[in-house]
Amino acid sequence: MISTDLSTGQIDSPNTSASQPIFVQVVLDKPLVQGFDYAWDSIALGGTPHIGRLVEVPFGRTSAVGIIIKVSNHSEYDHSKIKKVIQQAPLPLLDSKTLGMLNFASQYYFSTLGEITLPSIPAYWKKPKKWQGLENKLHNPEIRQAKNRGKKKAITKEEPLKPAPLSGIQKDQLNQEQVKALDRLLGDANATEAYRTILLQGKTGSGKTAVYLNWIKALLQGEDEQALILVPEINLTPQLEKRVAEFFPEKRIAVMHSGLTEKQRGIAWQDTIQGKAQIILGTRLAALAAIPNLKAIVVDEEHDASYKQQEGTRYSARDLCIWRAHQLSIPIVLASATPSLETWLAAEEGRYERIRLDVRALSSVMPTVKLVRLPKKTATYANGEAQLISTEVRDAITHNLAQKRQSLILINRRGYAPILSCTACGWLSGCSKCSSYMVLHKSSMLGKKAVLNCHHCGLIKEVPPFCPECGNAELSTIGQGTQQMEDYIQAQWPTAKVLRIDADSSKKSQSAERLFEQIHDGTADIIVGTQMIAKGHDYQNIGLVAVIDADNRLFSQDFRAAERLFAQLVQVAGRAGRSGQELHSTGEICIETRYPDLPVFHHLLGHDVDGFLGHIAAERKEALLPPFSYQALIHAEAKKIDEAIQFLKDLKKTVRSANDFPEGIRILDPVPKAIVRVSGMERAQLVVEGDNRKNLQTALMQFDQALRSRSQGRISMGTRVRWMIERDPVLI
DNA sequence: AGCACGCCGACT
DNA sequence: GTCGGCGTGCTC
Repeated sequence: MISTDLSTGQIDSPNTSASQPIFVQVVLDKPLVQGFDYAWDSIALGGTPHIGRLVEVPFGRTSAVGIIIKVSNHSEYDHSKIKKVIQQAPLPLLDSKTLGMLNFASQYYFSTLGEITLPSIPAYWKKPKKWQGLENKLHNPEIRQAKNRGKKKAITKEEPLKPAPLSGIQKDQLNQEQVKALDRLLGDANATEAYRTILLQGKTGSGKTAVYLNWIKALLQGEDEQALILVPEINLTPQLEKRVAEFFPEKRIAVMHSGLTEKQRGIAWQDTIQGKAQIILGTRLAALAAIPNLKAIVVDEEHDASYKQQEGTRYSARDLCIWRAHQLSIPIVLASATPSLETWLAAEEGRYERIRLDVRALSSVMPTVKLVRLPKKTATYANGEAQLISTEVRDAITHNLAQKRQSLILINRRGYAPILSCTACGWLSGCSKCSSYMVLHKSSMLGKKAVLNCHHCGLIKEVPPFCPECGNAELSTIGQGTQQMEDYIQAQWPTAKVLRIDADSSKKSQSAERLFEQIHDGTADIIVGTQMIAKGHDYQNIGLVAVIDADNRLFSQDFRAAERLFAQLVQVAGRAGRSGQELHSTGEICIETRYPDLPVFHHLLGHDVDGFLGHIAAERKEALLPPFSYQALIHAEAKKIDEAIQFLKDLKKTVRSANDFPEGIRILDPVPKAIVRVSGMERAQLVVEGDNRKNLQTALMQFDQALRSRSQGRISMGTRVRWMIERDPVLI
């Protein structure tokens, strides 16, 4: 454990005069808990060391980049083995508040400080060979700025965007309800420097964005004050970027998401840490960025599962933002039409403030929601061909086409068909490395040829011409994906312009842009795709949204499945009937289901978000599931599942028998994961839950200790089992 | 984690 | 006789 108090940046005031030796402690992006001590050569490095500085240090037989977390005149380590810091990066220091947040995150999420801190710095700055050349630019801001301006121009030239229809809203353009919401958000003018968490619960189309943009505008006083806006997936919402830029013409915007080039991301991060950018707009990774003068935070669509990082350190960007706001004594707005149960409950109980926006700002009416009861068996036409959509949806599309309005068809699966099978022997297209099936893709991104693709490990194989088991030439597909639906729809309406949008058709954010453009300009008549169509996009002429086989989203072991389906359906519903000026334009939503009597659908029909969340809350309370309990997962993977299970069994036994193990903690039995094998490794997990955060954390610290004491990094010695602790897991 | 060192099996 | 498997130990 690192003894330095990072939240205050307190150090043992080292003497940095030439007579005293100076040591620095550096953390690296490795699962090694301890920092490493290095000698600081003031003459060679030109100056004294500082906490928060990025440095290059020798490590083993190579070198590595790390962050200084401690400066001292002493080192516990064998002095004869201590090496010198090679060089320091020409970058501003990570400020103590940001480091404090990262330190908290590393403890709460059971990663090392280095493992959370170094990934928060863009790769662009972690190339020590380039530091020398960059130093000149940093010390000569004119060159850098001129270069930046040139770059900016180049980008706008490449992608000319039409002005967003709603850009540049000022307070006098807000409706009465929005003005009221804004006034409440701003609250007591004297209490700006205070921590507040506000749930902005507003219906789709009620103008939440306009409210929080105005809030930020009113809140940012000084030239150098900064605000952070988090959105789920920015590569799908460049129009928000455009809108924000137009709303804040006098401010510099830094955009942070994984779709940028290394350099773009590096510059955005640098603009932010230097305080040159005042508005930071980004995805979950922006929650970890160093923002030295942060004054306000907005987490838009706060319920969205993409705020949960699922690789590396599995943090929740939303939760870290709330922590950060608390630490900095600043306000944070959580915006959503369908809040997460956690947030909604906090608002119900008065732990968060709540501001509602119920009036649709645009002159459109709420869409009509219709449930289409599916037959138990898949319907077929007279000729025996499978009927992929219900008659109701079919008629609605035909009607919609006649009205010259667009239809959105949503299916949950990408690819052509989820499984390929042999009609003779029953062979199924299983993945060789995973215990899942390979999905048939009609044409891959690489070529025109059909391929089998595993969505878990990414393996791509050619489609076998004959059954690999029995040699039978007749192979058939099971189930439908977006590609098949696209073909089917095109065959049914040959003259209609059909467009498919999913993760495959929009791999590059540029091509995604072009696809969405075809919806906006009316080129496309019918759009087939996954949920991503509905995320963050406003369309003007959608007459129908059809959700194909909504049920498969519910057939999951995840206790949040209903909550997520509800949020998705409400979001989808918001895409219809957003038709600006025209009055005739009531949108229609058709949801196909075999279980129309489920509460999810009932509350959806009544547009009753609070009723639904109240219902879910009662269910969770009864079952003692989050947020009425707190959870963690111990992941284990090995060559054979038995090894992983046995490892967790032993772990459970040791930890539970400790006499200082906290009260009220339940350790469930280890179980194989739903998909046992992924990339040739077999996986198991152990659920640990408790009735309060503190006890759970204490228990997990004991798990962590037990694991670390018999491990090298993240692999336990002897057993060869790889493990990980995950706090507040969200399944996907 | 990443990498070197080190000691036992089937191969040019 | 060697190439290479992965068990163990180390990184300031």
